[in-house]
Amino acid sequence: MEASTKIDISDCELVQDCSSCNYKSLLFETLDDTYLKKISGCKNQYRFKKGQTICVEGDKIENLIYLHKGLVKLHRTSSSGRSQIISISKPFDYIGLLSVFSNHNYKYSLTAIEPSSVCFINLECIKDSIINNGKFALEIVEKMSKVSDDVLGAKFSLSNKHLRGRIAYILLYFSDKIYNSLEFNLPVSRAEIAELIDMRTENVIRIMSEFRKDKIIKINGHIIEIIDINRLKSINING
Amino acid sequence: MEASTKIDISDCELVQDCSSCNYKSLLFETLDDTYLKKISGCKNQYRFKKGQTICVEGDKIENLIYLHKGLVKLHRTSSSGRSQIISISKPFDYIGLLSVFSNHNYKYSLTAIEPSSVCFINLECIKDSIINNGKFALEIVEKMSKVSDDVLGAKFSLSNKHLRGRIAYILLYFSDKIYNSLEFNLPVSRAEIAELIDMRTENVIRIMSEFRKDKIIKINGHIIEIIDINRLKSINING
DNA sequence: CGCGGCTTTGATGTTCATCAAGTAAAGTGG
DNA sequence: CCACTTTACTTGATGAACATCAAAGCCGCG
Repeated sequence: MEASTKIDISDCELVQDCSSCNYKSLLFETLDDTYLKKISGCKNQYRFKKGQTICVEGDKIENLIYLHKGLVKLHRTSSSGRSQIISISKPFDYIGLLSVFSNHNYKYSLTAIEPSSVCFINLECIKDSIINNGKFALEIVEKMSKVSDDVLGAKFSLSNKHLRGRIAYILLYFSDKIYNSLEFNLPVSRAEIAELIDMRTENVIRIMSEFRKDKIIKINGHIIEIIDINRLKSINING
Repeated sequence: MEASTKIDISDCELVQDCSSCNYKSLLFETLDDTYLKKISGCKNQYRFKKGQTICVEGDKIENLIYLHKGLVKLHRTSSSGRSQIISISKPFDYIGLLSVFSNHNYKYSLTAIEPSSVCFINLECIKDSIINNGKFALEIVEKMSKVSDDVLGAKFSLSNKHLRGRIAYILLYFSDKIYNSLEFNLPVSRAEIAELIDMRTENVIRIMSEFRKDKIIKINGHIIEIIDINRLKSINING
């Protein structure tokens, strides 16, 4: 019930100029120097602390948002007031690519769940590049296709699983896709996990405790260690 | 358990050439004559009867599929063997735009649920147009954004509803979005509705019967008439 | 120290899937 | 065109999965 923390630019530190950016390659590898320079001129990069809001559902879309570093959640509030997490994005995941080109206002909010470095590229500038640089356009199309594919695939996959399967899925997701390690520090609360995989906080806790008792994982606050990954995988598939 | 009916081109009648197409305007309005002629040279149009398969999950993607006339369902089979409908597309909905640019093979099948006229445009040809015609590229980007947005929005909306709300939603969907009429002929079976809104056939029937008893709708086989649209809307929102 | 947020566990109730069984409708072969 | 078979639809009874409610412990923070 807290007032949604509007983005406060003064809170965020501007970090670097575009030309020397080490991360440009992935999204902009097809842009030649002329266009890269142009993009460079219409972008800003900011740092966000954990918990800081990057943009809010309903805000006017003026930038393409690109994650350099950190971890963010894409989320929304349902009409009944329930908060839901659409996806978690890591660097190069092209957050916000989802509905940017078909809406004037954001349909989802974006909040940092780890300290993050975010690049705002003026949308008109991106559109200009799409129009004038065919290869870049094709690349954007391919990325968009992948993003929506992933989100939808995850949704469908989850809707077929029982609660145990969902917990297995999300633990494997963090281990595999985010941290590349069997031991990791959960960046989100139990309640947020619930919002992400469509269940209730109490059941997230309950089932994680079950997994702990069954010696599938170790839990120490937010630190999770996967002990028996094979059983977890099996639960993910068959649950 | 039937063998999936592979597309049989001989069954489908080739209808018309591209240049005289009345429907080109929506997707290809930004293409000048030169490109339109080029697209024209690498497309084919076919008719499909109700129930005929247009493409199957796993098939190699070689064309962009564009619906001129009719109604088709986009569907897949989950790993547990359960059939699910992703969405129903009407003309100009750009079916198949969903994962076409990020996969080599279809992730979903496409089946006509009403007699349909479908246009297959060679994908390489489309890609070529994206690269060489900026405005067309931007248009594709915008359409893709909209398609994925709609599907995702529907999924999230449905996952928040109880069964009564889902039935209300789908009845209003057919009435509003597909047929523009309070009375319409359901193009799908009860079982298919269940696959579309993630519930069981028995419950689809049960709740539709409830609505009939409550004088919200009239049912005559596949013919549905909405009598009390306000209550249906209220159930859609609050259910 | 005390307050609020996050976490945990138990008890209870609701929603929905499943099972079963029967009817209507639609296709199929003689 | 009728008997037969299959598929779609319908209704009721039961149980499982999960949400909800309640209450207590934990931990960091002012």
